[in-house]
Order: sequence, then C-alpha cells, then structure tokens
Amino acid sequence: MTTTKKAAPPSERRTHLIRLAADLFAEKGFRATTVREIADAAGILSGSLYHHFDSKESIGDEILREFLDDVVGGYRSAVAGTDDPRVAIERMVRFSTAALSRHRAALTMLQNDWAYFSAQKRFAYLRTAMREIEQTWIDQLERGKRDGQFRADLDARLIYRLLRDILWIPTSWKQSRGKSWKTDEIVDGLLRLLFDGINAR
Amino acid sequence: MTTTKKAAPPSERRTHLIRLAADLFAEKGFRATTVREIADAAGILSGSLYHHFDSKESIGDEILREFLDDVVGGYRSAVAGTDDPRVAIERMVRFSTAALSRHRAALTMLQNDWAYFSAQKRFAYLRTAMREIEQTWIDQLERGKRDGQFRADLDARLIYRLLRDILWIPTSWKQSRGKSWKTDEIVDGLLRLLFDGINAR
DNA sequence: TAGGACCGAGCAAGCGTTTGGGCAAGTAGG
DNA sequence: CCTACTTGCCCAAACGCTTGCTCGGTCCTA
Repeated sequence: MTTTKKAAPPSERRTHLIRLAADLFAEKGFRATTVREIADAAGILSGSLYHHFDSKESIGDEILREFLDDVVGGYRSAVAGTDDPRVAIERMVRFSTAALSRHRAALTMLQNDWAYFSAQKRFAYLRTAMREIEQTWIDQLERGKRDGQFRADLDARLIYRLLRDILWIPTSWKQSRGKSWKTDEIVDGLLRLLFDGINAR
Repeated sequence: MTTTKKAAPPSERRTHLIRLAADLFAEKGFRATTVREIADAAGILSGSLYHHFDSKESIGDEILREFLDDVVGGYRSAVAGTDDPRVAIERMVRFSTAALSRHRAALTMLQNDWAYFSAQKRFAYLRTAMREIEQTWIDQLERGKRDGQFRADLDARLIYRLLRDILWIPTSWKQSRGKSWKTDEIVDGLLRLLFDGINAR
C-alpha cells in the first residue's frame, strides 16, 4: 500500500461542488453551513457528498489551501520586481484586494472560524503562511522607514496588523444594499487613506 | 393578568451569568457557544440556566442592547460639545476603542453572527442603532469637507465604512501572543494613520 | 459488465429546551 | 419557639430536532 486512502481526485463535478460550498461558506462561515445546505445547492442528498469528499473539513481544507497559495505567490512576485517599498506596498494592496475577492469564502472562514481551524494539526499550514505574509509586509514597511519615505516613528508591526485586517474589510461588503462601490474606488480610497490620511494639505 | 410572563428581573446571579456567557461569546461567537458551555462555566447544569433566562437568545439580546446603548449615548455626547469635526472625530475614535474593549462579546457577535441576528424581528433595533451611528459619522466627515479641513474628494460613506470596521479590529487582538500593544498605542497609531497616513512629510 | 454518481434510510452525538422535583433560606402566624 | 408556606436556585432526566457521516443498493453510461 503506497498510496493514501483518498487523495482527492480532482474530477469536474468535485470542483463544481467545492465552488458551491465556497459560496455558502462565504456568507455564513464554515461551521454555520451544514452539509445538507451544500447538498441542496447541488441538487443532491447530503450523503452523496461523501462520494466526493471524505469529510466536511476536507472541503474547507481545499478552499483554504488554494487561497493561501494564491496570496503567498502573489506577494512574492509583488516584491520581486522593485526595491521601492512604496511601489511594492501599492502592488501588495492591489493584489490583495483582487485575491480576496477571488477567495471570499476563505476570508470568511478565517475570520469566523479561525479558532476552530488553527486548533487542528491538519491546518498547521495556516500559521506558517500567515507568518510569511506578515514578514513580507514588515520588510517593506521597515525598508520605507530606512529610506525616509515613511514616517520614522511608524510601528511596522502595528501598521501591518491594521492593514491586514483593513484590506479584507471591503470583501465583506459585496451584497450591501444601496450604493455599492467598485473595487477600483475602494482600493483607491484605501491607498489614499493609507498614504496621505484624510487631512487636506 | 397585567404583567408579562418573564420580564427579566435583574438579580445578582443573573448578571453574573450574563458576564460568563459574554466571555464565551467574545471568543467563539454566539452560535458556536453552547448553553452547556455557559452552564459549565457557571458550575451548574444547562437546564438550570432556564431558571434565569427563557432562551439563549435572551442572553444575547441583553448583551447587544447594553452595547448599543453605550455606543449611541457616547457618540451623542461626543458631538455635542464642539463644532470642530476634527475634534468630534477624535473623540468618537477614542470613545469607540474604549467602548469596544468594554463590549468584546457584542463585537464578536455582530461580526460572526450578524446574518443570524439581523434576520429576526426581535433584533430590529440593531439596524436602527447602526443607522444612527452611521449618520453621526457621515455628518462629521461632511462638515469637515465643507470646512476645508478634510480632502474635498473624500467619499464620506466609504471612509465611514472603512473606519467602522477598522475601529473594532484591535479589539480582537486582546490575547494575541507575543508583543501586544497598549490601548493608547493602538488608538494613537490609528489616529495618526487616519489623519496623516504613513508618508513622511 | 464495470464503475462513477447518486438515493434512501438511518446512526450516534450534540443541540436548545422542558419538566418535575429537592433543598436551603426567609417570613409570616399561632 | 415551633410550624407552615413561600421563594430562589439548582438537579436529573429526558424531549424533539439537527448535525456530520455511513452503508447497501440502484441508476446511467460507456
């Protein structure tokens, strides 16, 4: 026996089911979504899901992995091409908003059910990836301080923490009734706020 | 029969139980916390809780009401004393961070279980209060624009949305391992970021 | 005729809640 | 001072329902 029991053969149907599940996770969170709801969305019975997945957690696992791979890869290439921290940060901000809207489900899951996931060994890679992401941000902020481009009294870690959480805020606005902003408007407003603040002059 | 069945007599024990429940809600959210966990924390059986409350929702209701009363009242008196929008906003920011750390449970509940609560008539006051809060912020921001104190191209509603979510971010950092910031550091960093951005000069 | 996709029915565990009763501390009445 | 009754708090056991998941069998397609 050299193979694992169920290594996740990526059939077309399976991929579609994950997308359906992700849509539900994006709105209600992971724990608050039931397997029966997922099955309903797919037009099958809940038990039939287990022909494709060996557990509900496996679905969540795949969604989270895809998200983190995307983000980590994007950040690496964002800082690769330049040594101007302001440029790098703007790239990271723009990439983040795009990536986050691509992975709304992962975001909601991390926000609502972080305690649930991070407590399991199976999801240890969450912490690993988060650490690399944090380091990338801090490196750029510190570099900007040394260059004299950013304020010298800046607490890089504090700013990172704020930014990290700020960046994924607009993602949760998608279905807000009334006027809604385009992604460009949001990211521009955000960048302006980040670099210059709200003061005139 | 002229009185309601169970109008919530505020006994001492009852108040204590609410506090215990709030601590759990603050860490796991409302739906993810079970009545048995609350009872365990109090050293009693789950059924015994129903001597004090008629439902789990009633506990949540009381926590949310207290929070919103606090915030709405605080904002009213924050804008009352001055007609300088920059002063008013700084007051609101400082008051918010204080209030939010006083009501961590309510915050987590609104963040994790907003869809659950806002769908029920019983919690209609949530939307009402939120609307007043939003209007208060927007009024001050618009006033600052007219004064020429804030950038004229500022989207007040967008900035409010960002601020609202940004402000309650640090509250979720309470038990972050490693270095943790004092509330003053956070709010100062936040105010600096808000007004001036991260750029030098 | 073999295999992938699904059904139908059900399981154990966990959920919020109900019910009936026990036990101690107070408060009258004789 | 003893008794009877109320009141506040809690236990023990269970209810009906939902949860994630299992399993044998059936259908369709190739």
